[in-house]
Amino acid sequence: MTQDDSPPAAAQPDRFAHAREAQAVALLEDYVEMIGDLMAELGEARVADIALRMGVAQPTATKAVARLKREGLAVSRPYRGVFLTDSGAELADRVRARHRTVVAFLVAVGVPEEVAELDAEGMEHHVSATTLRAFEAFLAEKG
Amino acid sequence: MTQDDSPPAAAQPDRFAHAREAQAVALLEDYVEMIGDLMAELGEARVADIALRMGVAQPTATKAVARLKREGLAVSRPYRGVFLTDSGAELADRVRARHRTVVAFLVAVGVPEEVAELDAEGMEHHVSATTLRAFEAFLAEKG
DNA sequence: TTTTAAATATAGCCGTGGCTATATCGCATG
DNA sequence: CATGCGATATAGCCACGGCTATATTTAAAA
Ligand SMILES: [Mn+2]
Ligand SMILES: [Mn+2]
Ligand SMILES: [Mn+2]
Ligand SMILES: [Mn+2]
Repeated sequence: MTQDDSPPAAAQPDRFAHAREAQAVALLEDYVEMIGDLMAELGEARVADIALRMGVAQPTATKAVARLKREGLAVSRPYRGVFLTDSGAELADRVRARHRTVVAFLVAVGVPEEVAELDAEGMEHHVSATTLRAFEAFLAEKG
Repeated sequence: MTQDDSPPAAAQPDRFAHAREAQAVALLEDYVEMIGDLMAELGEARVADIALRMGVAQPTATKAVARLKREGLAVSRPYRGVFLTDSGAELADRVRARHRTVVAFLVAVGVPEEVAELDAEGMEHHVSATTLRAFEAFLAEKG
């Protein structure tokens, strides 16, 4: 080998910034997806149900909903259910589809279902559009 | 279909708790791996170099090092370089190996190198031992 | 219609992980 | 050996995402 095969140090900060960026929206994505699920199942998403499914205390869910509202992803009136805005619903659909693809892909390469589900919940937020397409292509040609 | 094919709501909190758990150690893993790199390259890891490569301000790196010390992963004396403890070095090696496997796996399934490097930096922290073994098996039988 | 229980909001705490500004220290240079 | 500069530490700010305890509101029951 005539050249160093490790990434140049100068490129590293971008990698970490990229990961930090993805992480910053991860929680929003999970909340939005789950609120979409609850709306589909029950017609509305109550804070108590959100907290229960996320495995957090109720004030934690209330605070997260406040952030979703600030970001224009959800709407709600005091003491009532939470609803997604158009852009929130659109995000929820994208996130849900990505989640399913990541799980299916992991299973396809030999990861047990339960483990795939656990790992995908964190991994999914770092899967770029390009990588997602690679996963889809793999699934397509594997059948 | 006679049954619901989506995961039961009762299982969801564990998924999210699992992802939160992985995320809580993600930064420690990246710092430890990078300090190991710097020690190998330069003999010691200076806070300035750590900050530069992580793409953060110097006090941010200093604070992270303080946490590493509290967790028993690193040692340092004021105004001197940072060094890994045995358990820190051991963690660094594991994390580095996992990082390489994840990148190689992504490339093997068709993700461009640069994208694989970016996505892996975040994904790696959510790849369990079981999933990692599946990735290794895939790489082995693909050659 | 009153009372009570459940749901939600609010207050206030903590640790993490960013930042800027500034104080302090160590070392090379003059 | 003094001094100045670069590296490190410290102080203090912020947002996020957890938590418990408590106030408030809604809605059901009496
Ligand atoms: Mn998730
Ligand atoms: Mn998900
Ligand atoms: Mn990483
Ligand atoms: Mn890494």
